[in-house]
Amino acid sequence: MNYPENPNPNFSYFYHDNINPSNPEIEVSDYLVFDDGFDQEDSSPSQSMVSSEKYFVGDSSSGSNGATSRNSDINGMMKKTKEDQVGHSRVAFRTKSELEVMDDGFKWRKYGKKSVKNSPNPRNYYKCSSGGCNVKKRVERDREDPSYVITTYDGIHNHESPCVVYYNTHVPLMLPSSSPPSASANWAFQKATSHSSSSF
DNA sequence: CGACTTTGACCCGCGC
DNA sequence: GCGCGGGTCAAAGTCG
Repeated sequence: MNYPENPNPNFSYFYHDNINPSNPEIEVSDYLVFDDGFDQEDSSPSQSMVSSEKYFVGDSSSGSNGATSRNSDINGMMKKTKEDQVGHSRVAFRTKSELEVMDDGFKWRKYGKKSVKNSPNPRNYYKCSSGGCNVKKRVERDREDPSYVITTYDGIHNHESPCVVYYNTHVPLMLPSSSPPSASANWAFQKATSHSSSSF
């Protein structure tokens, strides 16, 4: 399994369903943004749209934005932390996959596992193993549909993915600048190396 | 031997 | 203040 579930959390974009035809097993169903500064009421409705089941979870005032029971579940899951108060990016994906841990191009080191109250499935905690990079991710199965995996990225990588290069078909080189890609941009990715993505 | 996983303990925030 | 739940730490074990 070497399909990048989250191409680059730094930039809040994502793969659409079955973007990888060789991986019909994996499907991004939901995409969530937990960014304190994220303008969920933005006038560009297509922004970050990945499927009909998309939830934006911004600050605590975001109650009426098409929230569903699942949304509230995740809201409960995302309790405010000290880091939240400082403000940083957080992105969550709900991915249909048999596999809990998918290779997103970054190297992760597991540092914890915890059973959560409202879910029969344990939650796993990972840190980016690159030195100086404090990005964390949480992985847990959707308690309502165990065929889905909820992956939450917490923080921003301060380095490039070791094995994936991303580019925009409109912009030759994506720069980690303060200007995120536009919603209409056709993002794509390619393997930078022959990273043993194998046939899978 | 180094990198990684496992797992119990610990810490902290929150609600009662 | 206390208990609960979530998040993290760190020692021990495992693997290549």
